[in-house]
Amino acid sequence: MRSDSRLSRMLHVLIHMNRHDGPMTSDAIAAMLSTNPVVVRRTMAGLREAGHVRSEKGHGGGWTLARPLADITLLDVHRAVGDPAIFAIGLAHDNPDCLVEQAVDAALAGAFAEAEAVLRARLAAVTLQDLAEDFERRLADIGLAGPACPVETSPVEISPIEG
Amino acid sequence: MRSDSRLSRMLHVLIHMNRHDGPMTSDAIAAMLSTNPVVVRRTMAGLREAGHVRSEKGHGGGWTLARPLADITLLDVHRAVGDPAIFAIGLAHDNPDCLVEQAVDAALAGAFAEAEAVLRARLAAVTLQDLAEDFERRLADIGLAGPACPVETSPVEISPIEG
DNA sequence: GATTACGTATCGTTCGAAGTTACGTAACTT
DNA sequence: AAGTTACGTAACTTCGAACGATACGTAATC
Repeated sequence: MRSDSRLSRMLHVLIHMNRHDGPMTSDAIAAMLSTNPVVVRRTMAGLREAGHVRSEKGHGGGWTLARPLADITLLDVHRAVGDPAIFAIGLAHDNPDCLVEQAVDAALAGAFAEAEAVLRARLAAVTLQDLAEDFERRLADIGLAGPACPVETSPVEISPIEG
Repeated sequence: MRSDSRLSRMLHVLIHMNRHDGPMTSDAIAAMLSTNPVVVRRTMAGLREAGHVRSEKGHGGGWTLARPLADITLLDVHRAVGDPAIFAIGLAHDNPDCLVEQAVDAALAGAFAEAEAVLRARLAAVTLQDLAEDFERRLADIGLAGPACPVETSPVEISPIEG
């Protein structure tokens, strides 16, 4: 299976939105993610329903943060994108009446549940503000050499012909 | 993607093999898993390469355990089936030079690594013998009412016509 | 009214596990 | 030696979910 990158992508986007003045269009976000604006809208619809972002139509429209980064945990974002299954590995149900299968699946289910609890706890313990601060440290470490994101400023570069 | 059930299936099979006298054919195993003998051979090839089972061709051939269940952990089986990816969720690499993406992916990678370590530790702490004992408890709990596995005895039932 | 930008239905693409068919080989039976 | 059994494996199809892409509709602004 191709792995689900919605969580990673949305975290990326939300931090950029925080650094951005005014709404960001789906097209601009799509450029940052090397994808299609439809994918952006589809994925961010969940964030809007969860109240993390707002969207506005028409001129000057686009996506804006609806609350501070400090109020959004990584787990919040995971849930907002649909709370997708975490594991690529699952239980077999080939023979539900088989006590061997039941014993196996019980053991595996326990192991998966424990790992999932650890992951969720960790995602819940980190806010987007924490990630933004880590980003600022990384930016400081490389000096002022480059832009925050290579694509962040590109929409300006392809502005209408001047003069 | 359809979730990977190879680990669960192979654990199921190995415990049945332990209760079985003599080799088990791929066809018999396939019946237990409600699948195809080719899928069985394909998946069990890894177990053979890892030295957990042996296979024999020809009359009276089939699959046999190569070591006691107490010497095989759940993690051993996971590795034997190819050490497949555990998570359905992954990191985005849409913009590798972007420091925001780097900060996001570093945080997620850490969380995933921690959860994976927990899962692997737990899989390594349980042997197939432990599961077999859990199965025996389940069997005792329901009394002697039924067979260990509905399919376990079926090959006998379709034996050649007697007399 | 034209343009901008989101909303969404619909269809195609991708990727890996699983399912299936077909054929080859080794080992045992008669 | 021939036939049967059972594994080994290549090649193809199916399945499922994320992702990608096109098309069209609607709301808001210019």
